[in-house]
Parts: sequence; C-alpha cells; structure tokens
Amino acid sequence: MDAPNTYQPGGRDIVALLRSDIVSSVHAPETRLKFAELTKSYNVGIGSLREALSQLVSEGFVTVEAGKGFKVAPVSGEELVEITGHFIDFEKRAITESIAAGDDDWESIIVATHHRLSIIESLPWAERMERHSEWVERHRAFHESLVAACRGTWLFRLRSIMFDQLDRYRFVSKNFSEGMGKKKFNEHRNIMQAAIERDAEKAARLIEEHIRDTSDRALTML
Amino acid sequence: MDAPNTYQPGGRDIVALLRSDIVSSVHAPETRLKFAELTKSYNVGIGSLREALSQLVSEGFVTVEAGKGFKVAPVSGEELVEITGHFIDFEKRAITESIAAGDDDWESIIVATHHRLSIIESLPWAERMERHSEWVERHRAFHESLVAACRGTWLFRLRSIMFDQLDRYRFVSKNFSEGMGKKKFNEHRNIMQAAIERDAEKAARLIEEHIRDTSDRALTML
DNA sequence: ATCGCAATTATTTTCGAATATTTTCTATTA
DNA sequence: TAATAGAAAATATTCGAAAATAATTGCGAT
Repeated sequence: MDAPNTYQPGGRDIVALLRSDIVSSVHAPETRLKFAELTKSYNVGIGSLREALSQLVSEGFVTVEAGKGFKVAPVSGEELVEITGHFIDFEKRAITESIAAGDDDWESIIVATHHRLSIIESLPWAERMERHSEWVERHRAFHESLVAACRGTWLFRLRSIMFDQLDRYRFVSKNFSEGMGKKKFNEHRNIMQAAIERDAEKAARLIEEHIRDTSDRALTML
Repeated sequence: MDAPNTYQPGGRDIVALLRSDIVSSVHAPETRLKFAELTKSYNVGIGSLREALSQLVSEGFVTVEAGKGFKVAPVSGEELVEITGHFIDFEKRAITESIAAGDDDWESIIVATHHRLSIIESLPWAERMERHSEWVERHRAFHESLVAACRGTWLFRLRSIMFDQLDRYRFVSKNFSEGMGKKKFNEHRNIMQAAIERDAEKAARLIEEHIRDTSDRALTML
C-alpha cells in the first residue's frame, strides 16, 4: 500500500539518524548493532545500512571487527578528557581565524542561529527538555556559525568531528542540568557578543570556559 | 580454475587498495570514480565498492555529491600547508607522550621497523624506485611505531589521518628526490636514535624538520 | 558432570538485478 | 542559428537473495 519509491539520494540521511540515536543512547555503548534489527527499525536495506555503519566507524561512533559485526563505541571519562582538550584547542584557533576573516553575512548568521537557540533556552525546563533534540541541532548550528568563516578547511573538519563526539557526553549530563539553563543562556549570549565585537581573545576564552564547564559536569556523571 | 571463494572478510582490503591508488595518482585528483569501471578493475561488487568509497569520503580522499557520484578529492598547495601544520602539531605531542610511556617492546619495534625501512633506503636509486610502494608501507610503519606508545587514542587517530593525507603529497615529490636518499636515510636514523635515547625534545625537533623539509619540496612541485 | 566435536542456527558479508536519476543526444520550433 | 523539449544512454542508488562465517546447541565418550 505504501512500500514503493524508497529511492532517496541522500534523502532521509540514515547516517545522521543512526548517529543521533547513538548520541542519545538509543543504542547504548558497546551494544552490538545487528543488521536484522536495524534494517527493520530504520526501514533500509542491508547495503545502505552497512555503508552508514562504515562511515560511523570512521567518525569514531562505531567499532567494527571483521566477521563479527559492528558495535557502538564505548564511552569513558578518559576519552571525554582527551576529546575536550582537542576540541578546545581546535575551537580556539577556529574562532580566532573566523573573527579575523568573517564578513557581514557571517555576523548576521551568528545572530540568527543564536536567536534560534535562545528561543529554546528561554523556555521553562519541562518544555526545554521536551524539545531537546531540537536544542541539540540549534546548539550545533550556533557553534558552527561562530567558526564558519575560518580559513582552514581541515581545522573546521577536525573541530566538527570533536564537536560531534562531545554530543555523546553532553547527553549524559543533560538530565542533571536543571538550574543551569540560565547560565548556559548567558554564556552563549556573551560568546556571540564577543564574536560580533571582534574580540578574538575574549571569545576564545569564553568558549574555553563554556566547554570546560559542560565537560566537567559530564565527567562527574561517569 | 580459480574464480571461486572470493569471500574474504576484511581480507584483501579494498579500502586500502583504493586509497593507495589515489595516493599514487592512479586515480588523478578530481577524476570521477565510476562504479562500472571500478567494479571490473578491482573485481568487487557494487555494494562493497560503495562502502569503501564512503569510508574514503570520511577520510578526505574522496568527495561525493548525492546523485552525481564520487570524485577523487582535489589537491592544492594551500591544503598541503594546512595538513603539514596539523600533522607536525599532532606528531610532536604524540612522540613526546610516546617517549614518556614507551617500554622495551616499544623500543624494539622501533628498531625493527627502522631496519626494514633502512634496507630499502640503502638501495641504489633505480631499485629504490622500483620498490616505492613497499617503501611507502615501511615508512608509514616506522613513523607509526615511534608514536605507538602515546596515550591519547584520539591524538593517535588524528595524526594518522593527517599522515595518510600527506602521502598524496609525498608522492608528488618522489620523482624529484634523487640525491635526497642519503639525507632521508640519515634523518630517519637520527629520529630513531633520539627516541631510543628518550630525548623527547630532540626527537620532536628532528621530526618537525623532517616533515617540513619533505613538505616544502612537495610544495615547489605544485 | 565435563569435555570435544558435529550439526544446527544466527549473523555477517558479498554480489548483482532492479530502480531512479542525471546526462547526453536529437529533433523541433522560433 | 539558438533554444527547448523529449527520448535514449549512461550512471548512481537501493535492495534482498545467496554465500560464507561465527556462535550455539546437542550428543556421545571419558
């Protein structure tokens, strides 16, 4: 009655879906990812699934052992510390480059993404949690817009890989962040302002504090 | 009489093969990678090929546009400069960590991989060039053994991604390196010695010079 | 009872046919 | 001639069946 036409070139991105479900622990760390189950739940063929899983291996979300299949990559405090370090490193350089090179469009996109984010962050906690997946997306978009003008394409790639990895750990701490809402809201606003004012040093410092704070709280949960 | 049993779980690794052929410009930058051709030349099914290509996209060797297929990623002097910078950054940290944490096994493996490399590097130029693909493999193994004891698993991953990328540019300069053989031979020996002597600072400095030198020569070719 | 081993089941991996899309070519018209 | 539309060819994408492997179970011997 409705099976046909499942052909969607890059359409509903299976990789993004899978990654999102790993980040949000729908598939817990170390869980085996079996084809039989996943093809059903994601309504996708074996081949496409395999392709998606392989990509996630490259990104570090999934591990694979030849002949034994795929597993969700483990999480650990050690890894969180390391990823945080790398991310801060990349992000500080990226924001500096970006502030130096950004034009008016860059500025206005920052304002726009920040506004979108602030709408959700201004919500009462209950509502805020209901729309968590939206928050994740808007939060990603905001931080990305800050560094969007950075020249180094690999720097941008590397910081994005680390940012995505951190999402897994952000998820860990999300349920224990009530009362932090206002603080995060302010941090994001201050970062935006520093960027618009072209104060690279200040922006870098605020971002570092922002990341470390989130990271440290996640660390206590592990 | 020999067609069957092509089943090799992770066996003759199609990803490695493809990557090697991109590095050595069998598939030139910006070239379209068509399935019809590749399935024949690599004797592999469409699905496996697609999976391999997707991985190479994540690694940065290939680009993809939904519906339009895959292409070999471009190369540029700008990218070389950026990759070199990141790699030196990672590698210096990795060698420092590795020297701090390495045990006897670590040392002996360095000596072993260096020996394997030096055998080829001692060869007359003509022979040396004939066995270039072997050199690539042994060169990779040597440098990897140096940082093998580093604690940061992501640091190791990141430096490996950058190292692989640099392979493409090393290939550019290989045909113009006659007379450099002795110099490279010495550089590798000195790096090994510094590592064994646990002189982290010296090892890091030598590695940086080693990489920059190779990179600079490649840069003049672009 | 427990160990080894064969038979069975579960799972992964490969492959190519079927389908959808993009590109190229050709005929038609302004 | 240039532009356009539509058909034909080339190409990319998806899917599931079939082959190969790994895990599990059952059974007999010690």
